[in-house]
Amino acid sequence: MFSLAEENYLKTIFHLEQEYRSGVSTSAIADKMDTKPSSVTDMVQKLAEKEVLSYKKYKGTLLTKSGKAIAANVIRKHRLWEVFLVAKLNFHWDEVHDIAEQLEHIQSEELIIRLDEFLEHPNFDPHGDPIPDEQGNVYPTEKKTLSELEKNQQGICVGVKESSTEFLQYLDKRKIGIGVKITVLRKEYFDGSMMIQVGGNQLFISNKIADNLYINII
Amino acid sequence: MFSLAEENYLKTIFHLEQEYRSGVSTSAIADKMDTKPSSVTDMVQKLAEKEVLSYKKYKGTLLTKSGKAIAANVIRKHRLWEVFLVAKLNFHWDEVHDIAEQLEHIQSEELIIRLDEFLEHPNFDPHGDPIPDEQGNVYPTEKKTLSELEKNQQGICVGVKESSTEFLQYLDKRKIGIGVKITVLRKEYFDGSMMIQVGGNQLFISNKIADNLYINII
DNA sequence: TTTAATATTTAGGCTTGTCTAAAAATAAAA
DNA sequence: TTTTATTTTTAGACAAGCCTAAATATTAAA
Ligand SMILES: [Mn+2]
Ligand SMILES: [Mn+2]
Ligand SMILES: [Mn+2]
Ligand SMILES: [Mn+2]
Repeated sequence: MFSLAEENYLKTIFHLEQEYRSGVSTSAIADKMDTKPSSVTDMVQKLAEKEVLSYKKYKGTLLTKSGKAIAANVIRKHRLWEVFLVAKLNFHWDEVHDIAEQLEHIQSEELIIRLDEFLEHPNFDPHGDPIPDEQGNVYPTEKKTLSELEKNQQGICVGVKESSTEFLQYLDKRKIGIGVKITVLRKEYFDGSMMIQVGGNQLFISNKIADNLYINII
Repeated sequence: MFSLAEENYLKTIFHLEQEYRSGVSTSAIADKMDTKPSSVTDMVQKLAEKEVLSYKKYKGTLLTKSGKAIAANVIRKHRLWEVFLVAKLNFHWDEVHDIAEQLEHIQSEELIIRLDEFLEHPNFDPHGDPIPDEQGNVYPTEKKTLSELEKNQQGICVGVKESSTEFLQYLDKRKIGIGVKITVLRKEYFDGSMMIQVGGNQLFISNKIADNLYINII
């Protein structure tokens, strides 16, 4: 059994591994978790003892197979609860993350089996992120961001890279969400900003925004 | 904000106050919480500082108004989640307590408002216990137990005093549950045991069983 | 009412998970 | 290749919540 703190470390390291595809540094973990590098070192050494990750001093860490499975399961729970909150309790997609952050630590195999059933086995959470299966397999869809589209290309928004409340509310205000069709009308090459068509409106967005929107080209 | 441990103490003291209608002793709390009296003293002194209960050395404790409100809210959450688990996820009534014990500590006002809505504002949990309202008011229904019925009296089972897995499974095996009609066929006065009619069957039960079944006489 | 039993509190210690400050290793710059 | 800057680890401390053992109050018995 892993504590709430341990589960959070494993989850964070899992995400960072996917992002950087290499050993995860102590400071990267500290950054993501809003904690101090010295605290991370302590915890990482403890988790190495429990063989859920490998760790060599000054060289960063990598999850073991069992570490990955535990992390994927926490992420599975997080995303299933997010689906529940949006689909059943009518929460908006920018309100669910913090609640799911708590719910993901509820310990009960059976609960998750039945929740998954109740939700009719969803494959994606409300932000377009894939839900790992019971075995801990995630199928990370090879996603393009809006910033990769060229002038006159069109696509459907399928997810967001960041899911902070601020970003999601920015999107809402502009009627951008999952399933929405976006067309690139103009693209500035010196800063990657672009003019896009969304529904009836045209709007100007920075590269930072475009880079955080996942798109399926059509 | 109160920690998980603090919430559990408040909840336990709330239940004990209702049971004994007087100052709750250190050892009574320790017993119910499966902990040591010395731990209880520590925590109770901390909670007195926070003014959620009053405490005088060697004299036991009583919740203050705010302490009662916090406790009732935790109980409200516990019972709403139990309803969710039984009504929506098809859990059986003997499986939900431990999961609700975790879920009751999820922090989100909005979540409970919406859960209550989703469940259509239930008034009782799956064991027949009343769900406190948002203001923390509980209306403890004046309940009779089966052991108070006399020969030839009939009633409907409306709840259970104990809700341990063992007891609930004992009841299930004998087709006793909420809504079931029970008739007292014979009663032994030296030990309170009785022969009862449940559905098509007659069965013999001890006073301990009868004393843990709440009944509405019809 | 004095003595014995029981209940409660205090003292001191342990684990988890965090922190700051200092030391050590690694990476970057000169 | 030294020197400097940055990253990481260690050392030592602290709060929360628990424990055991010892001291003290209260209650029950004699
Ligand atoms: Mn989330
Ligand atoms: Mn999500
Ligand atoms: Mn319960
Ligand atoms: Mn209940």
